[in-house]
Amino acid sequence: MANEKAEGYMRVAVDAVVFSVIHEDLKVLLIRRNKPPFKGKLALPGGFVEENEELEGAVKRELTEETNISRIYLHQLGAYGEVKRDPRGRVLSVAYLALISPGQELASTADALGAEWHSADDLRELAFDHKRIIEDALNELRFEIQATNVAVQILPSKFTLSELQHLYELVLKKDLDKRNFRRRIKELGILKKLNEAKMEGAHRPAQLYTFKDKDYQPLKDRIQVFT
Amino acid sequence: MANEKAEGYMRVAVDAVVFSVIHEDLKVLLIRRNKPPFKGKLALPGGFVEENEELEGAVKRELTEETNISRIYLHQLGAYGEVKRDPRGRVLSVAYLALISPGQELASTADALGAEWHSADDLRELAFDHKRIIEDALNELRFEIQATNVAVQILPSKFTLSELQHLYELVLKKDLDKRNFRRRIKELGILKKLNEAKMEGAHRPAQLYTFKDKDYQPLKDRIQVFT
DNA sequence: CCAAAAGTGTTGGTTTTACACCCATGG
DNA sequence: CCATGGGTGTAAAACCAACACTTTTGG
Repeated sequence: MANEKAEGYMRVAVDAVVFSVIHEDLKVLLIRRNKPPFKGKLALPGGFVEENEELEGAVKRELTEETNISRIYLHQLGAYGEVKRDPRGRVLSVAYLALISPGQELASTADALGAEWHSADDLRELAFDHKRIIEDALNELRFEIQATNVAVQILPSKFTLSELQHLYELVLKKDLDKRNFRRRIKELGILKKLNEAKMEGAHRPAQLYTFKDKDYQPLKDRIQVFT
Repeated sequence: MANEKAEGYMRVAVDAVVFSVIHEDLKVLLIRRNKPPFKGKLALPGGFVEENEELEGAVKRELTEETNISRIYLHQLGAYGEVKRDPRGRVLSVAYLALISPGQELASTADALGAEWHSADDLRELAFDHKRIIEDALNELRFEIQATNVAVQILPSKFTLSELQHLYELVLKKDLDKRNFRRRIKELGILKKLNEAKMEGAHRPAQLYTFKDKDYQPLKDRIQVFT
């Protein structure tokens, strides 16, 4: 703490790992960079934090530029502060896991910005340390989907049990047993059965459910990784 | 990302939540501040990050000023970045959970700096948002002690099963069943029985153990919260 | 011989896994 | 009437929680 007047200044940015389920696949929102460094590479959406702006505010500001948002769930992943992570100079980035409920098409500006959904698995070369950040985000999501009702943040407000199970399978990368899944998810008591069915395709209609409580909450009995 | 040249500058600090078990009690290392802001209040050890210094390097530098260290285990808790958390102006702090194995007395300089061990429970008024940071650190430690072999980082290299159990009880704030604890910890296969006993006091000597692997590792079967 | 902490197994209850068939619909 | 995905229960195995007495030592 030698010289408190001068020390410790550096640039601070935020980055968001936005997950969404599109076409039966878990996707991450990435942006094609159109200037150096890493020109032409894919990167996470993000940017520098403004004066008097909260970190979460900065993430939301950056994301509203790229999506039509109803509501964004944010969970901090941590600070990525390696000295040489940005060739322009020292930049510390605070990364967030972000979830936006679906039916949120990308805003029309998004295309101009080069924003696109990419499969969360096949991540080739990304700019900066963003590959690492996405891996960390995926692990966090895997944890949360078992320990909390974070699925609320991803699914549409009405959904079938098969859709819910599908989400778990995508995130956990594991096939789950239908009967065991249904039993346990019902035991948690967080779902409400609607008086509606989803009729689609040449088969029996599916019962629709919704979450009783749409706020984020930890579950006392976590959902075990089945089968 | 309007003006990349100017935006995003702020001061960045690191803070460490150092836990240790002393006199059968879980303690946190705190420093009495001798200048404003929060003069006279207790605060976490920490300070500003220097140019070209890694975040973990900064934490270690700050801690070596206050303790005689053999080795420090660090785990990042996250970034604390509220605009108004520091009355001097904007300071983002990256907080770390830090563990130092015991027999590490505070260095002689420590006293001059006002460093002291305080019980991790009774935390009165602390400077900044440090109370919150300590709560987060305790939760992280509770998680890790069940999911990893992080106990390595706290115990002396030889220890008895009672000492190990005692550590778990302190961290989890819960009495554990002796027989169940021993069965499960042995099942994990991470301990090695030594050809030594600890003779102390008027009772049967206790078998000494050590960790087979002194590196930090996740456990596949996590230790359940017993009893 | 007393006090103190170390050490050690069994049982009943609960939880978890594995598994296969009928149902409702559209084409 | 066929194909498709929706919906349902049970039995065997694994796991967990609760519990009390004997051992070794020093004083």
